[in-house]
Amino acid sequence: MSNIKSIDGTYDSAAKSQVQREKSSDRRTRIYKTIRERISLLIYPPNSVIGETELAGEFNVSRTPIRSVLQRLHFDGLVQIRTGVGTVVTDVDLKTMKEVYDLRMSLTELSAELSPCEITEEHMVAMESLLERAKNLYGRRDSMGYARLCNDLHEVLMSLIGSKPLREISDNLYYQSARIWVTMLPNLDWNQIIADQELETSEMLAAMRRNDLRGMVQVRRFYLHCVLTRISDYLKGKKSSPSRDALVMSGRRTQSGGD
Amino acid sequence: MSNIKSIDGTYDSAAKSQVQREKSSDRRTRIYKTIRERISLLIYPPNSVIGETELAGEFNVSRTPIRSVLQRLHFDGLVQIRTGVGTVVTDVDLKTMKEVYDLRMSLTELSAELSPCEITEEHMVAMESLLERAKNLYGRRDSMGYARLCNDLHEVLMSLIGSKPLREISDNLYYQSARIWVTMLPNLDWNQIIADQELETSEMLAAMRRNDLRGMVQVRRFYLHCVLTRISDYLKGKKSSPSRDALVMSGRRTQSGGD
DNA sequence: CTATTTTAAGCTGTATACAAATAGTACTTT
DNA sequence: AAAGTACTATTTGTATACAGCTTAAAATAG
Repeated sequence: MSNIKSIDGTYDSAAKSQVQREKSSDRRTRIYKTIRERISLLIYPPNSVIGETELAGEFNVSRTPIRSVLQRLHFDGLVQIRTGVGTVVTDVDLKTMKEVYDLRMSLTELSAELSPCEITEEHMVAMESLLERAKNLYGRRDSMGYARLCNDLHEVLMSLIGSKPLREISDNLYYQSARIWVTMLPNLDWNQIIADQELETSEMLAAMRRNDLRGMVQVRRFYLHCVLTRISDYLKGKKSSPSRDALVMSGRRTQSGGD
Repeated sequence: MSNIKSIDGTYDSAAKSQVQREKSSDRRTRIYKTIRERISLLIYPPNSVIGETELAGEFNVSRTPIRSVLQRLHFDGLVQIRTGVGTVVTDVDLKTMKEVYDLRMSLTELSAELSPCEITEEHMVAMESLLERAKNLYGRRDSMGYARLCNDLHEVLMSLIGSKPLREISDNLYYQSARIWVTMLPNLDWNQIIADQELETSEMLAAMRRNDLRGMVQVRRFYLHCVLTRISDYLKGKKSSPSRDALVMSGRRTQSGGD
């Protein structure tokens, strides 16, 4: 009861008790996630400079907490802070890209082994929603909507990882690589990409209905493999890439889960 | 040539041109590694507060760069920054401990698969040196010397990981868990611990001489397993733990490497 | 006109004063 | 005596002025 602490006799306590005045660390986390999302959605594309003063003005704070957030993004590998120049959104070379994707593929498999989560009805409802959103993207080339869809799918998958360290690492690796994939969407066949996304989501949903977590991560792993292959092929100039036909192959049932 | 830029007519330029005045980012990295090492060596034990002003005085800088370093350590999970209280070195519960060790075991295996490094003569020389240091620790209970030995062994193993993201993740996970193991050394049989360390090092060295990277990481994996088991057993009150006899079992040759 | 040097604008890095928050301590009240 | 309350010392969080660095434009010498 003494938790509220009738401090300070100010009479504007109405608003205060309503919103409880956001804590400092919460505010920094909010700004961090906001900027990270902007980077993933290409609102801040690679090689663009974002500037501490500009952000400070937008969020109505001084440069100090902004710097704290940008340094965290730097540790995450999302920006590079150059003295006298500004904070630049990092671009990723093919070698790093491959290393990140290879690691993500392995960690995806691991997430089904190390302290796995139980698949709940909520997870499946969320996935059904994502499936609908994917279907609605056919024909309308909406890169940002697609990027948002990928982010939200990622969030559902994160919630299925029981091991906290593994979850945090997977989260970081996702944001390190996600925007690069989105960057090259304009050069690819849009409906094919959406079809792959729909297929991946529906296959994962099917695996979830079988309570087959291992099967689910195998679908994800294969999807990551396909994305990496397309990125490599595109950067090498060849436009050919594995797609639907190859993806369908992932329909092999793992028969490992079940109940 | 215009690199030196005959700026400021001060005549103490001799010292300046010698040391080239440490760059800001380098200084912060140095302070970061220094504090991280102190945490790993228990100079700053878990639950101790380290204080920004104190560190600022020691390193002759203001609180600003110190805060930057401490926030990085916070993202690494090594400290907890509490407003109005201070910066507290984190303690780790058994559940987190197990998650970190399970993940490290899996990642250790991965490091032999994803873009593996070539084992060079330098690596083996370094390992021989570590083996000697281990032998010199028999009888003299020197926890800090042992912790230093573990850190240096870790550094050699990191240099054998080709994938940069995997290397950085492994590095972070090591420092998240290492100090906890050292914390409980006083309650364990010293010579037995040193014997295990010597055995682990010599077996890894043997695998390196066979150019058997997979065999080497299997030794490491089993060592991590033993450490985790001892930690669990100790925290549960049972003093029994698997040791030499069990470790020797890891002598099974993997026959996967070879040349 | 070209190449070099100088200069200036703009950005991040640092130091420092002040605000906010916590925890311990002394004091008051029941 | 015990419980609660106000206070104070200490610490982190924020805002801001200034220093250092980078880049590009402008001035200058050839």
